[in-house]
Amino acid sequence: MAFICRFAPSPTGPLHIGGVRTALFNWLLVKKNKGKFYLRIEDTDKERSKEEFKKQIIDSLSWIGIKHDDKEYIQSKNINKHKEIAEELLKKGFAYKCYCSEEEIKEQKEKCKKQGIAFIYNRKWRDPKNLEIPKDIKPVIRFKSKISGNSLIKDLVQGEINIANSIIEDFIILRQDGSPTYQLSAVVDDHLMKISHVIRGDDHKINTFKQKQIYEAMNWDVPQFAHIPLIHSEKGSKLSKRDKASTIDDYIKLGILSDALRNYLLRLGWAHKDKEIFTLDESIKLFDLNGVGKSPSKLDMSRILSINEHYIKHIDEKELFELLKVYCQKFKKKIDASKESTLLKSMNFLKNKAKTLEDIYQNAHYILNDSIKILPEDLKLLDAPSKKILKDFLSEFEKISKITKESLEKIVNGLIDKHKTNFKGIGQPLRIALTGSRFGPGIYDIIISLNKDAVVKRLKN
RNA sequence: GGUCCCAUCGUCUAACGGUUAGGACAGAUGGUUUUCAAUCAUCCAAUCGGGGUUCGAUUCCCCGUGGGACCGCCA
Repeated sequence: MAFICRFAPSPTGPLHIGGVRTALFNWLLVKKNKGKFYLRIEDTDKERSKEEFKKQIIDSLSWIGIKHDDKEYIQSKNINKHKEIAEELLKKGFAYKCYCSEEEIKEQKEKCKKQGIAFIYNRKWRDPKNLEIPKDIKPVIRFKSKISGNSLIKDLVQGEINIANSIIEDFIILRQDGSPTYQLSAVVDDHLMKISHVIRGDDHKINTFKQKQIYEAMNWDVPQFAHIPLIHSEKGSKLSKRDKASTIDDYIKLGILSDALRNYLLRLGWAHKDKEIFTLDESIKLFDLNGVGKSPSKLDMSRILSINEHYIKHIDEKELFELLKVYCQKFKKKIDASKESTLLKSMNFLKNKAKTLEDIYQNAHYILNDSIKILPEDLKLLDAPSKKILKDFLSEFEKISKITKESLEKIVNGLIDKHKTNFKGIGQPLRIALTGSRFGPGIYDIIISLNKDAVVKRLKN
């Protein structure tokens, strides 16, 4: 059986990482089963759908490495087909026109609320025998849901879920203005796209019982369903677009690598034994729905950072450098071409002190900028004895022809003896003079990474 | 409130009837180190409660408690 999945976000806001994870799970399974992965933009809510969000969704997915097959599918382009199916359901007696006014529905809702029960439309027009059709009201079309009995879905993640049919109302499939609603459009499109597995967030679980009835009414094959638990924010509730650090863009800005975020998202709600780090190939090979847990998981920033740190340390330095370049250009300032080679050479020690690209950028400050500013509090540390040390260092430094760790060590050790101090006594003033900060990479790394002239110049100031 | 779902260290999770309940992140302590880190070693830390079933329950069943999702002419 072909394995065909889709990810179907609505372009009504930036895609958050919960959505990205859903897309990832779909995509991984498709890759594993050599199937098809489609992207369907569900834009039938004309009011709220925006072109910019559609673009953002595609960009976010592609950043993390998810590419959809074929061209993205725009749901609104298929509205006529959805309407056709609604008519067909009407003709076959699986749906009916409902002439209730908005006031009537509102009244019913209030009544239900008072009684403390969930609102279910009272099915007034399901049997219109004794009803007079109002002239001034355009009807909506409702699906004739089952009233009695129970329905069961066998969910690939959740297991068997059983509900009484009576709690599923006669939901609207065509609005007053004749446009189809989500319940209808999603089913028609999934059918037309030959979707074999619907893998989506837990919040869609109830919809499944509505949608299944449409499939059955139309005599269509019902796909398999898998509802994956939601991601919760630190507050413990469903992640929303309003939560801070919830969109892919937020993480890119923080300097998170796409592989790291992919790995983090993969492990959120899914596990394979004790394994923590998964290459892309391993994820495809090992991912399965059996390993997906049933309970929601909380977002944990320190863990994201920790995985990111791992990837920063392990990816190819040249590659890391390229990522840094892009990052700086986008969020900081473009790296000066003249600094590139120095920076590239320095990646091997810069990466060891970083959890994010932002961290690397911070530590590379002294490379990226010719003139360095020393904070007043640090300047205070450069007292007269320290300045003398710097002066002595400079004169020794100017004499050496080859700047290596060994040659520098020799100078420093000599100075330690001469000034009766320790390494810190030499290292700290040097670091401040060369980088403008007390914190940063190892002092030898700093000196070796800068060229001789730059060191001399900075020390002279 | 109704319906449904879920429940192992603070967090992510492993253990699909038999383990001293494991790993990772975070935290703590110590070693190393020129700063910040990193690194190494060690430590702290969990089966929500109560009943069953069973020789034996984290695991199966029931009840309670807690958390969540849904309850739109949104998707």
